[in-house]
Order: sequence, then C-alpha cells, then structure tokens
Amino acid sequence: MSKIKRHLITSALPYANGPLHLGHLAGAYLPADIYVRYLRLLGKDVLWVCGSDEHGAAITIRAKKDGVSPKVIIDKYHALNKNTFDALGISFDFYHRTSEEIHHKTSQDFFTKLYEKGDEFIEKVVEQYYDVAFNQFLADRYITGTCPKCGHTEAYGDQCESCGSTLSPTELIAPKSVLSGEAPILRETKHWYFRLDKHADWLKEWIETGILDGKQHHDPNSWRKHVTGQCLSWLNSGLQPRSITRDLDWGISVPLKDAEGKVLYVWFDAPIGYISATKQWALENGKDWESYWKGGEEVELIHFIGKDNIVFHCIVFPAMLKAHGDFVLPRNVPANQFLNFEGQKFSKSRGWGLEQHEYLQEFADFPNKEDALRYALLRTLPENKDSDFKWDEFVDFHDKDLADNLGNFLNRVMVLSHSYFNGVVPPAPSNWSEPLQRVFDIVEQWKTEMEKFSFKAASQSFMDVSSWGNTYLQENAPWSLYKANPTDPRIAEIMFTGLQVSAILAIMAEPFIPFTSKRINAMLGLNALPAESLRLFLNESVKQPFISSGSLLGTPEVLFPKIIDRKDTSRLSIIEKQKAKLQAIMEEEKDTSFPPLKPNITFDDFAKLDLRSGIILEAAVVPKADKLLVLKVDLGFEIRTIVSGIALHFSPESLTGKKVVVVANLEPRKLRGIESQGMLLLAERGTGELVFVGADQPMEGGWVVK
RNA sequence: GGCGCGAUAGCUCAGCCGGUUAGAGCGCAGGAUUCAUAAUCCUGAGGUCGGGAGUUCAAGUCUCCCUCGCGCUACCA
Repeated sequence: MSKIKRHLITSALPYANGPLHLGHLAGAYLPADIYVRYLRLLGKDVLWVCGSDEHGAAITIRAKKDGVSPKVIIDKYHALNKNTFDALGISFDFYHRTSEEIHHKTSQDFFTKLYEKGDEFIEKVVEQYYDVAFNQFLADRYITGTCPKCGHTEAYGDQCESCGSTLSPTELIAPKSVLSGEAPILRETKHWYFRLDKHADWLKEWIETGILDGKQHHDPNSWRKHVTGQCLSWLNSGLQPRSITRDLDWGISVPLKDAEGKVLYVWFDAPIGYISATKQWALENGKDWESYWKGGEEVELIHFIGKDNIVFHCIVFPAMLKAHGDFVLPRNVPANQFLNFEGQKFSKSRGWGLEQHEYLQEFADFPNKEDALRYALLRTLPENKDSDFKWDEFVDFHDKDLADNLGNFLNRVMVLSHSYFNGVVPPAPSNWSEPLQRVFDIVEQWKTEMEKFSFKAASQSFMDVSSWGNTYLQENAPWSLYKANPTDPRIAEIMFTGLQVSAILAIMAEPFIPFTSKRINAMLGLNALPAESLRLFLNESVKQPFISSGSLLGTPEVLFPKIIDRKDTSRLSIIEKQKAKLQAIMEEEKDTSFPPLKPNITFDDFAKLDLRSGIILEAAVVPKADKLLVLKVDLGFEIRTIVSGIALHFSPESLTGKKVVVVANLEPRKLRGIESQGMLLLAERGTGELVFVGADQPMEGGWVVK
C-alpha cells in the first residue's frame, strides 16, 4: 500500500566550532543511525545526509580568539566530528560541509528563487551597531558588553554565557566591538526578511491534521506530542517575518546587487545544506538528487534533531521549501528531548559531561567501547522526556543486558554446539520453524517499534529474543539429554534452533550494536548474512534458516567481558575514573568560586556614583513578572520608587523597614511599565545567596555612602 | 506572568482512538539448574497511576483547578 520508494534521512548539521558531546550523539545521530541501518537491512533505498555547519559569527569569533582564519577552525572540527562519528559507527551516506562551493551556489539559487517570487521577502532598514574603525556592521556575536542581568562583563550581543540569558545587542551595558575594542555606533542597514507569517495557515493545518494541499501527507498522531505541541504553540502566538541576512564577511553572500557585504543568515543556509549534500552525493555516485528532494509521494523525508531545533525543522524550513515549490516536506520529525549527565546539564564551561572523542580516548582500552556506549545511550534515549545518563546504568546495561543476557546466550549456544557437534551445524528438523514462532512474533513487534521511531522499546524486544533463547535452552536442557544418551536426536533439534536464534540476534543487533553484529556473524561462521534471505525474513512471512546444516561455526569468544569482574578490575577502573572526575568537579564547586576582577577604574569614575542610605517603606510584587519587586524607599529628602529583581530571594513582607544602600543617581528606567528610580546594592556569592549591603548600620535615610 | 512537555511499583520507564484482576527491565525474597562471562530459568512481594473536583455505564487514559520538575518566552538598572 505504501507508495514510498526512497527514504531521505537527515540529521541536524553539527556546528563546526567545537566537539560534540554524548547528548548530541543521543539526540540526532544515534537514533538516525539506528533507523537508517534498519531500513538498509530491509533493502530499502535510503539516503542519509549530514555535514558540518560552517558559517555564522561564532566561528569567526572563535577564529579571532585563536588568532587563526575561520577556515582553520572549520577544517579542524569538521575533521574531528567526521572522524569521531565514523569511529562510533555512525554511518552517514554522505557527510558534507557548508563551506563547499556547491552549497553556496545551492543556497544562493534558493534565495534568488524566493526573491523572484516577489512576495516571499520584505526589505527592512534597521539600526544596528557599526564599528567605525573597522568600517563594518557588527553581528550580535561581534559585540560584547556587561550583561544587564548578571553583570558578567563579557556577554555577547545575543547571549550571556555566564547566566545563559538571551540578549539583544542594544541591551548590553557599555557595548564594545570585538574587532576594534571601541564602542560601536548605531547606523542604519538593510536586511531581508522571510515572510513566515504568510505561511501560517497551511502550516497550522499541516501540523495539526497532517493535510497538505488537500491531501493526507502524514498521520499527525505519529508525530511526538512535544513536537506538535511546540509547533502549535508557535503558530498560535503568530508568526513574524524573520531576518535571513546578516552584515558579516564570513558566509554566503546575498546574491543581490544592493547587498554588498551581506551574507545569508546561517540559519537560512544550514538546512539547505541537506539539499546540497544530496547534490554532491548524487554527483559522486551517479544518482539523481531530485528523485529524493522532489520525488513527491515516493519519498519519505525524516529529520532527526534535538528539541532545540523543532521550530526550525517543522516551521521555518518547511515554509522555505513550500515557498520554493517542488520540494518534499518531512513526514516526521522525531525530535529527541535532552540528555542530562549524572543528573545535570552538559556544560562545557564546568567540564560537566563527556565529549564523543573524549569517550573514545578515555575508553581506548575498553573492549567493544563503541557498542557499549551505543547501547547505553540507546537504553536511555530521551525520546519523550529529558533523560539522564548515569555511569551506574552504563555498567548495568553492559553487564546485565549485553554480557549476561545476550553474550551469555550466544556463548552457551556456541560452546554446546562445539562440544556436541564439533562446531558443525546439525541437521535441520523438518518443522524447524515451529519452535521459533514466538521469536518471529517478537521480531514483528520489533519492526513496528523501529518504524515508529520507538528505539528504546525496540531494544527491549531485541533483549526479549535473547531472553527467549536462554529460557529455551533452560527448559530443553540439552546437557541433560546428552548425559542420558549422547545420540538423542532432540539434541540436534535444540541446537539447530539455538543457532537460528543466534543468527536472528545478529540481524537485530545490526542497527543497535553494529560492531558486535559483525562479531556474532563471524562467530557463527557467516561472513555476512545473505541479503536475500534477510530481506525475505524481515519482509515476508516465508522464513528460511539462516545457518544451513553442515556449515562450519567459528570459535566461541566472550563478546562482552563484564565490567564488574572479580578477576579483572581494569574495566571497572575506567568507569571509576569517570565518576571520580565528576566528583572532583562537584568538590571544587563547593568552594565558592570568585569571579575575576573587573578592570581598574579611576577615582573620578568612582566619584560619579552617588550612593545614599535608604529605608524600605513598602514592597509589593510586580504583576506578570516572576523576579521583580516594586519598592518605596525613603532617602530622607524624597521617597523613590525602585524596581528590583529580588522577588525570588525575598518576600515583600520581610522587606519593610529594611535599611539599604541605593545608587541614587542612576538613570531611571522603566521595567514592566514601572519607572525605577535607582538601584539597591546587594552582595551575592557563588552559591546564589543574597544579602543587603549595609543593612544593619544605625542610619536613617539620606546618609551619603562613599 | 504566558506557552509547551512531563509527574505511573524502591530505581529507570511502557501504557495507542477511555473498557476485563495497571505492565516491562533493574533491585528485593524464595526456589530450580549447571552448558555458560559468580552467568541462566521459574515463582513471589511491591503501585489509592502528583493532589482535588467533574464528564461517563466505565478514567492512568477526557475536562477544569492546584502543586512540583524541565524547556521556550517576558522580566533582573
């Protein structure tokens, strides 16, 4: 019934300014790899593209910091990420990069096509910071200043990395150009905006009902709830035109005469990277890229991403594709939630978490390290809610599932087959498939789960087959039969069945733990499973044996030496080292860390401050704001209204009568509609604790503090 | 404050369009077994499905309110 002939799979393009951590792997790459390997097992026509996202200001900043060209940065991280993926068995069909010429051309053509439609873009002139000395406009990331929220002195124009708040450049206190170090000036510049608002109606219908152009495009119930939920939340709050150009010299130039010095916003060109990657792959492999991107109903497009990318892949990019015309839209976007690490968020600055390439280095001596990691992540994939990677669970999954259940079953079958039949597969009973009925049922269920992107559930089914095998051996106890009569024909039947289960496990293992799958095949004496029988096995009700009678088995080996092993503590010590590392970070953070001193100021700078003592007369919460209190403060000579962001630390009642120090000559500013005429001085330490400055001195309002 | 997602056995989580005694894995208790990596198999104990109200013949599953967690967003002069 399905018209699908080709599967086009994408994974979010990693940004090439740093390494990726285990959370990224679990979010967009491992699940896609599992799905793609599964489709390949079925013999489907599959194309999985990904690549490095190499534009954007963050890369140029990083380059400037390191004193190298952007090219050096992207080459470094493109290579690192590509090689690490490769080492972990992440089997992209093509891993491209957005700095390639073909991508620039594709993106520009895309832009031009939309531009020529006339009504997809609007032009707007806006005021933006400009560096006079360097004669150029400054992208958000090219401006630093003091964060208005936490006081961090090196906040970027779009984000403060100290407190994590999202900012806009004009919010920064004392903005400074990263280029010249000078204060930038505001100057007008023109930008192009993509009219997302124009596409709101059909997007809403498409997300809500799965109907596109009057036809059922996909089943909306097959999309994860948090995905449709977030999209509808966006759609309901109204779509705005979105700026798609930037004043920057690194990126894809905007292909218009009056757009000198402007490039496409990295978010506009990055998803087009999926298309250009397909083009390059097609060129190198003699294929037709359009049969994937413009194949209509014959194509299933799936985007694998993390939840931070949902809006882009479900709203912005589809709108771009639809505006362009001809392109297919995603049938599903199985976005994962976030993976935490031992209870906390991954944090590069804290050193909390583990990067992919670090894992490979630090587990260099760990047997089967790739599959051990893949399996641990698989079992804890954040498919529907945030999940947590824990080393204790890593050990459990490895020892209980991979070693005790799977590894031990295969070992039992091998050892028994060798001792009873000298490593030769015994003759097949005439009703060979009968005892395997239950296994076939589990495989069917496994297929359903794989196709629903429920990989965690599918991994359970995989283990169920192995468990079934263990039970089967236990109940039929060939060792007892052998003791009673070594030529009992039932022994051959039992071992034949056990070997078929082993082969089925090798197949099911392939998407999850591909390195092990190969080793199982080798152990079973199969170079690779014959593609044809595999296809029959998975696609048809007709089953046939995978290992034929008379063929020779390989030598048994222990697939997964356990981590918790009395005789050999080497693997456990690798894990213990990881746990110790985290422990050390926590210990260190217990001692309050002191923020670095700000640059010296002159006495004159200091003298500009006018500090006065005051007494809080009344305090109240500001409606519709979580953190704000509005205070009446008596300065002796007048009563001021001051809005302060301390609602999370103090209740209004506890503040009346409190003695405080006030910055009395601060420029008034409106906060949530209330004019704040000053600022309270508070001391804060690393733990987040807040206390009032000078609170217990015997002074009434009006004293001058200096 | 607004919006989204979540809250189910000690732990980690499944439970589709509401329908018989609420499931799995791990852990725990008891038993069986010895081919195997101190592995395996069986049995059992364990939940008023975050709290409250409502709709219904019937609610973990739908509606409303509340509490807590996560994310986005507004807000920290």
